[in-house]
Parts: sequence; C-alpha cells; structure tokens
Amino acid sequence: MTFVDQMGEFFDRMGQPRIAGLLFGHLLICSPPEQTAAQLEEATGASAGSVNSMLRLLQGLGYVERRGEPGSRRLWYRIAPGAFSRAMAERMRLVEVLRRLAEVGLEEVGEEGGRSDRLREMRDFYAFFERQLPALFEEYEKRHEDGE
Amino acid sequence: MTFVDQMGEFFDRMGQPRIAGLLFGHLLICSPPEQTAAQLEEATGASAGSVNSMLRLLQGLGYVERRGEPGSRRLWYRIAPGAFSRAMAERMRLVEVLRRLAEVGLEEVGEEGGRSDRLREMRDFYAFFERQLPALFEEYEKRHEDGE
DNA sequence: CAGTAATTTCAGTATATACTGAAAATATGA
DNA sequence: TCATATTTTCAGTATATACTGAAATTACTG
Repeated sequence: MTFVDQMGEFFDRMGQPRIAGLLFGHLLICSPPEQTAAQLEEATGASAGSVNSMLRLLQGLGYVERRGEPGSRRLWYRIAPGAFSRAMAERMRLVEVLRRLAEVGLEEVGEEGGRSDRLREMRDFYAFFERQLPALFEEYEKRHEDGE
Repeated sequence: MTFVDQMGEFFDRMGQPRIAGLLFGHLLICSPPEQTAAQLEEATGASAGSVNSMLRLLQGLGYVERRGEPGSRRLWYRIAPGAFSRAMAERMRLVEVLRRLAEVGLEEVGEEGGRSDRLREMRDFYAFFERQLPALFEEYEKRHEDGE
C-alpha cells in the first residue's frame, strides 16, 4: 500500500474523512509542492466535490493553504508551513479541555469527600501536562530554528 | 449541563460513543466507586445492551475494570487505576505511528530531491516528541509517587 | 459583453455504527 | 435439578456523514 493510501487509512482510523488523508498525503510528496484542485482530483481519484470540500476542511484546520496567481482563475494548494506543529498543538488543547472538565466535576461534587478523589487525580494529571507541554514545544521550535 | 453529560459530549466530539462517555463520567463521581451494570443503566438512562457493550469497550481500552464478588453473579465496575496515564500513553503512540508513516513516505520517494523535504520535516518533528514525551511521563509518575 | 475555465454547491446514495429492546445464555441459590 | 438474577447477544432502527456527479456559480480572457 502506498504512502498516500496509508495516510488515507490513518485519517479514516482517526475518524476523519479518508479523502482528506489522501489529499494531505499527496501534498506531502508531490512535485511541485503546489497543486491545483484538478491535479489533486486526478492524483487521488476523488470527485471534484470531495476534493473541494476536503481541501476546505484541511484549510480550516490550518494544515493546507491556497493562493491564486494573478491573471488566472486557478488556485494552488500546498501543505501549510508549520502544519505539523499546528496539528500537535490542537491535540494538546485536549489536555486543557480535560483539566477543565475535571474542575466542572469537582464543582459539582465538592472538593472533599470520597466522590472527589478520582476527579482530583484527573485534574492534577492533566494540569501537569498542560504546564509542561508548551516548554517541550518551544524546545522543538528552538532546535528547529538553529541548524536542527 | 452536568459533568456526566459533558463527558458524554466530549466522547461524542472525539468520535467515541456518547454512552461510553456517560459511563466513564458517572464512574468518576459515583459513590461508592464500584457500580453494577444495573446501577449504571439507571444512572445513565442507557439500555442494558449499550451499557454492556460500552463497558466492554472501556475495559478493552483499559479505562475501566470489573470484578465479581464470590457467591454472587453480580459484576462490579470501576475506573481502572492509572486510567488517565493509559489514555495519554495511547495518544502518544500516535506520534510513533506518524513518524513511521513519514519513513514509509521517504522510502517511497527517496531521501534526496525536492519531494522529500516535507517528509523529512515530518519525520524529524515526530521523532523529537517520540524521544521527549516518555521522560515527561516518567516525571509525572515520579512526582505522583512522592507526595505530589 | 460573451465565452470559457475553474470552483463551488447540493441533492441523492451508500455506508457505517450507535442504540434499543427483547430473546438467549450464563451462573448462582435453593 | 429447577428457579431466578444477571449478563450477553443480536436483529432491527435511526441517524450521521463521506462521497459522487452534475448543475450552478464565479471570475478571468478576448
């Protein structure tokens, strides 16, 4: 199975539309890096409608960006710079959501008493990663700016 | 909206069955921490079939465990110790999957040439987190064992 | 102002799966 | 072994949505 198909399968397993994965995968390996909707339609075998709406989805998530060349009605799509960082940051926001959820629960059952022990562990667990992950992130950015 | 309902909604947004979220949420705040299927059915308003299969799902993921008391056919369900760690570890495995995927792509297009630049960035990005995240994890475990 | 290349919309379909409710299976107590 | 409490299975339903293909729209060119 090709890389592009495996990206499609990965998206599928993550509950995302397969075609979004095919597009993302193809945009990762195509040459040149910018492609038109028609090229992506050809490369993935998906319909024009799917390509259009899935590219819109990927743009909304910040993984893909497009630009038009003046004097033409063609639009060119490419992987957005920093797409991986953005995807990772999105994942990390879940940690904050879960920490907040634990606090919603604690407000509901009260801080003391046997009903709060699991929620306090949940809150502390996610609060720890919420605090530590941004530093890790910055370290990557730093190493990346310097010569790797 | 109650904490339990918000957990249901969270699961739903993550592409997981809502009822699994309701069960997980209720098991986080119930007293006593162990509950029977009948109690969970009552508490969540879900059918016996759903409660059974969603508890099975949660057990499969390692978030819930059950035990039977001798001399009775009742089974008791509770949040598994370390459920949050396990959930986080599961998420982190995706980093490895994506790093491997990048390598599949690189094998396909070759390391040099313009087609590999995005894939090399992808591989390096995920390889960095794959290397760093386990240490963060261990630090949490360590702090948690000591008095927080 | 046409003519046309490209994009976008959208109705229709196919498919997957969460969920229910009741029947079947299982395991304990008498 | 029979009766019963509990769990498990499963057929059927409802719902959501990925996807197609064609029509409608948009925007550039001559």
